[in-house]
Amino acid sequence: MELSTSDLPANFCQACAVRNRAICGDLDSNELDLLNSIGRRRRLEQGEQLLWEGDEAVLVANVIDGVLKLSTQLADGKEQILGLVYPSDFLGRPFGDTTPYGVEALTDANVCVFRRADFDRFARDHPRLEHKLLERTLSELDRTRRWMLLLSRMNAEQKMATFLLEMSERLAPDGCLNAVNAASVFALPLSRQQIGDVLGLTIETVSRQFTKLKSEGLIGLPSRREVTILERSALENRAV
Amino acid sequence: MELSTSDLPANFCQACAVRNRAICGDLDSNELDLLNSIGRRRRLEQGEQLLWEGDEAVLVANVIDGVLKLSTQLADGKEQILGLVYPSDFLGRPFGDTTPYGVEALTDANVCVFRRADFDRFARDHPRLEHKLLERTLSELDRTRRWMLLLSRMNAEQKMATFLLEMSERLAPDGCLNAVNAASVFALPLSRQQIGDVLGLTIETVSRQFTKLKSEGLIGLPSRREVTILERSALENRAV
DNA sequence: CGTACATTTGAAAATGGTCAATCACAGTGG
DNA sequence: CCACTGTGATTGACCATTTTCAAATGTACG
Repeated sequence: MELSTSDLPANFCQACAVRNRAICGDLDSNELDLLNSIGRRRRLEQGEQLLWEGDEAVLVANVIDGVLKLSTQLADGKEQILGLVYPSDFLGRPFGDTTPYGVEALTDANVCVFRRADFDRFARDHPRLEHKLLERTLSELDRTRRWMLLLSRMNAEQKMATFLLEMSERLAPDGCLNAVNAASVFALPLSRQQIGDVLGLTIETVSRQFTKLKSEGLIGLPSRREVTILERSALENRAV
Repeated sequence: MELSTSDLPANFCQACAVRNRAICGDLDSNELDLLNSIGRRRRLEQGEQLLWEGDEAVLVANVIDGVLKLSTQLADGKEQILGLVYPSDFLGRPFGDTTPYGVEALTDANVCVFRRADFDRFARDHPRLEHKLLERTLSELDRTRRWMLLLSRMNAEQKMATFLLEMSERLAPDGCLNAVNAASVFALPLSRQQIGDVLGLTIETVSRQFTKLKSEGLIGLPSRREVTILERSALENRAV
């Protein structure tokens, strides 16, 4: 059965860069064809918004490459970033009415989007996918709870050190999540303001911490949007 | 087929107080009998520990009544409470190796526990249950992300007001989650220290905020472990 | 009735936020 | 090619809030 949409090759999913790490990893090739038929690739420019907070939840997606942010507006107009989404991560709110956060691309990105109704139906019909989604959601919950620690108990220096270390791991070229091959030089996908929004700090505090870590020789800042980790273990000590 | 364990009546699940709200709500009576056969009730005393952080994840459970806390130890010995668990909530980490947090009863509690391996197998065989669990996990993730806002962006007064309002809703007698029938008088299941651990504040700050809200007439404190909400809308304003 | 523990209160110190000024740099147009 | 401009980033001075440290006060329970 040939189910691919007109603008996609039939083996689109098979060739997908995040195939093995994303939630579709456990599907067989029939299921993959079917999933292929309800999804499509979408390219996002840096700064482009994919979902708006409070809107009807119309889309879900897999991230293929790029970094996106999940964020919400506070009463006083400040923004809080609820999380960052990296390649192979799942994004959106299946089985719900509204999107509880806005989604915006921090870098140019490619995502594999599904109309939510299609995705929900597919998931209900394919327990293996739903199981993968459950495992991923459970992991995401664990990760989010750990992030709570950072927000509530760490001081500015600890937050920044933790943030930089996590970035260097998540941005490692092969997506492998460990410190061994973490990037020592990487391009920051966030502005100072956005880093503040992630860490619950003001832009001034973020800037002061950058300056401090740089002057102490733990990091280098070749340019505003580039970071070099010079003393990883010292940085790990700061992250406590 | 009679599958109930020796120490449980056959219709144990059917009579469960949280039957409709918990993840088992969608099961038919055959499935329920089977679930019944792998689970058992367990009564916990206040302060009793059900799971230890970092241990092999051996148990999962549904909360029938009582309040439990999920918490983790920080490097400096402080505790951070990652979340509170109320009746009908699911608890534990299915499909994972280790329990990412400790679980302790804040009040006397009754839970319905399953050996994790049994539960995992049952879930994989019963997509309806797994679907319920997925929906619940997604909701819990949303809730946790909103809590991040509280931790990172609210001041002590806002945190306390938010905390008290949430408590009064979650402790409403019928488990109905809305402000209309929220409890105006309730017993606090947490010490000042534990409240601090939930909100990311010191015990002194918690105490000062209690004193302040009381002296301003928004709440009453008949005893250390009881709270009366006197001016709900004013309290809501403080929560921003 | 006394002891242990939780809570409250007070004063000092530290941390991060706010406000304001300056700096750096990319893009634009003369 | 270079000054100009706008945006984002940095820096400084001051201030508000919360933490820390210390002491006093309750309260429960043997």
